[in-house]
Amino acid sequence: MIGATTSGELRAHNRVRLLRAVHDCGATRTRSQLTRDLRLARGTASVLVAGLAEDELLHEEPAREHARGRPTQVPGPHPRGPLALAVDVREDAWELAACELGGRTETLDLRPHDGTPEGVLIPLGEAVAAHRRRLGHRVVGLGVAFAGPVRHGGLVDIAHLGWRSVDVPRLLGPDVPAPVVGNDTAFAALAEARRGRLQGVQVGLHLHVDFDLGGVLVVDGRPLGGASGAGAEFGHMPLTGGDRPCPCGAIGCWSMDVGTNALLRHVGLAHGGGKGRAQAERVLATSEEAVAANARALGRGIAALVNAHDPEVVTLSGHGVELRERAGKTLLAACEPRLMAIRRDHPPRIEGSALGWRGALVGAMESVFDAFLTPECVEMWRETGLTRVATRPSGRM
Amino acid sequence: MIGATTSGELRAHNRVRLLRAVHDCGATRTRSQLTRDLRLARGTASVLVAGLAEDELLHEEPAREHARGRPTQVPGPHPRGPLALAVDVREDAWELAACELGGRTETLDLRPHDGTPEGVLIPLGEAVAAHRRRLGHRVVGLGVAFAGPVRHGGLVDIAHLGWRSVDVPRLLGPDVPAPVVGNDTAFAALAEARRGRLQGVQVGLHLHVDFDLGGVLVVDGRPLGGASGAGAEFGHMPLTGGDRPCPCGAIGCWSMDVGTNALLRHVGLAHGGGKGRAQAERVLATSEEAVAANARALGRGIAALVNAHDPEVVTLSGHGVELRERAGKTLLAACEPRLMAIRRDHPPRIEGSALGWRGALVGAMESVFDAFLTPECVEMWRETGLTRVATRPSGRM
DNA sequence: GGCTTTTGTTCACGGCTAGAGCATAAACTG
DNA sequence: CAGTTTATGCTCTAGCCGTGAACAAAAGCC
Repeated sequence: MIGATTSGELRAHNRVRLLRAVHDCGATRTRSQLTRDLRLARGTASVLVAGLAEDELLHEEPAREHARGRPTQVPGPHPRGPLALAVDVREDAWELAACELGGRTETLDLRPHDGTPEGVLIPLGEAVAAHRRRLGHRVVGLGVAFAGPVRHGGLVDIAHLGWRSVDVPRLLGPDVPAPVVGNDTAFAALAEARRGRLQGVQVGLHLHVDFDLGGVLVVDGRPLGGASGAGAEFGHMPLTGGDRPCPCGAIGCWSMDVGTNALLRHVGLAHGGGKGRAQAERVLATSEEAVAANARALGRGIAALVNAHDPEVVTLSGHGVELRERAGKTLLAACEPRLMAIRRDHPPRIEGSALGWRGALVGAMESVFDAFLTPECVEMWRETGLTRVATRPSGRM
Repeated sequence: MIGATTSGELRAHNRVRLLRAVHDCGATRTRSQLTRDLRLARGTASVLVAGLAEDELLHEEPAREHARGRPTQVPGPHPRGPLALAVDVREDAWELAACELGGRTETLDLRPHDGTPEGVLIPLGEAVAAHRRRLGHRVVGLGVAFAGPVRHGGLVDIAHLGWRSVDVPRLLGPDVPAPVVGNDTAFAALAEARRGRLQGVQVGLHLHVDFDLGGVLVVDGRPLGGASGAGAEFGHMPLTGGDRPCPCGAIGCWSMDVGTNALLRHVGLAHGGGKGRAQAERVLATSEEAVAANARALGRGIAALVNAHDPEVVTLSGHGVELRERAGKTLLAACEPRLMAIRRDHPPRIEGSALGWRGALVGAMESVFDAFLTPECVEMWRETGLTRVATRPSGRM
């Protein structure tokens, strides 16, 4: 990832490696385990941990369980350490959470909304700004997930809500940290890669089923973003042979045939506009036939993507979990005949997400920490920390 | 890419960085330029270059052109330095080449073949073994490109030649270095990323048109390989709405409608089996209508992939170059209406390859150097070099 | 021919990690 | 309960690395 060239960068690099390790394991590994896993000398680990504790990045607590020797410590988030703010904006409501290093999250706010850009983003911006004022320098970033493609770091389109190039950072207002805006599917995939069923998987495919279908490839733990940031749109490939025009502007999109919009259409109910979640759940629970149609379309598309990308695992989140449970056989029956012969021998596992509906939020949090856990940002935290301590009335030494 | 943790690894890391820089620029940059580009102190560069020259990895020659000050040197491949062997196996012939650090290649052998696994691989293995004996320790690897999917590092399927899980390393025989076996499209994409039109491109899409169609995504300079190594198969997604069974075992593959097989079928001629290259070229030159059908299918598929992956550039190699030149408008006309509205504003450039038909060979070479230019392998070369020098009768010093 | 400019070389210096030796704090043993 | 065992944390030295400054070298420029 990094080209450490000087010994100073080496130190910064090892500091980040240690923080990453603590974060990725959810602050569960002991210091001695970390020392071994990162192949550090005990002395080096000592210096590193002491430095990170000094900088209010880590805080050690005694380990709960002991083996024989001297008890070891467990490095975890510092009580004044960095926080990520994360938001999941769904079609009908949003949730704001704060997350510590290690991934512990606490919901700060949860509100329904009217679906208009202003109705969503202005109250959200105010809520974020208020929490940021309260939490001060600890907030190292903001991640926001949306159910639509995101271009150039902040322009969001949600076709069926009528959002066209909505400038999210601008509408959130100036009192908000520069946000990492992302697609919910891509964030869910990131979460799955870090804390779910795609951990340690080289090539995985993640599909998120809600009102419509999003999908993205996860390579080496990272969802593929696309040039302008708007990758993660497998839903807009014509994989099921349909020719219906899609609200996205293309023709015959896979997304037209999978998701609650498709469910509602199948039983002849009104759909679109981010409405009808409750109704759709009723259909999902009762209409065998509508569920089967959804599962068939899902299976056909998965076959195409498996042919092209050869993933090791396919994970489903959102309603995908239920589709798999309710109509797994139908799904596989639609998938298998459309696989290349060479894929049929070892088809990928198709699994439900480990994170359920929380993936997008967790992924938004992860992406904030991904941005923060770099030598540059961590050094910057260190430097601003020094000035804080120097100017703090009752500063430590 | 790597986590250097000790100062020793730091040195190894910088040695590799320098070698990579020399290789990637084709041994054209001067030492002073490299020093600046890699942000090294002049003293460090001095030590590094001296070490690499000592190890017979680099060899400095005076720069041709001088500005004012003291003349600088140009580090290039050492006359006894590492060599990559690369092979491009087409449906009707193969070519074997040797490549120096920096990318200069020399064709060693070029032979037609009968298309059977044994008829291809046994003579090829003998040729490789002979050259390897001649070149000795300098050969650091072998890369072999095939026109079909490659699984688990060496099992090759070429449906229309009747190859099923052909074990390439075994058939090449034991006197051959462990080969990097890969798909021709993936290798062509790698070449394009390193020395062609995908240089510096974050997300690119490369499509290779020959008898059929291969395609792969290039992310951060690396073609995506898939879990078992058999990614790069965009040709086997049902993107054109057809329902013809494909020799690969799936249904309605895009690849059925693009390439010389499709051309021949369109004019009612026999096709398949890797035969008919000359005939196809005649059709390509004369039948406006067949070319247009190919271009339309190509355009439809490109639209789907652009929707899903949001690439910055789409590059075409093989016959793709001609399709674009002969029927570019038809291609775009089929592509555009199938793009998502948000993609239509800034659609990716569609360009011909900079490497023409040599991409697969160049990519095979690059992948050998990718494997070699790591701290581990370079240190190993150094160590074996020390023993070579120590035991060499007329060794230096 | 002397001056300027750029590059290569050498070396003292500070920073980093490894590893050894010692201190520490628990669990185990009888 | 006291000594032993075991694993960990801390401290210090040695060795390696890159930096940067001073110096040497080799050209072009006036």
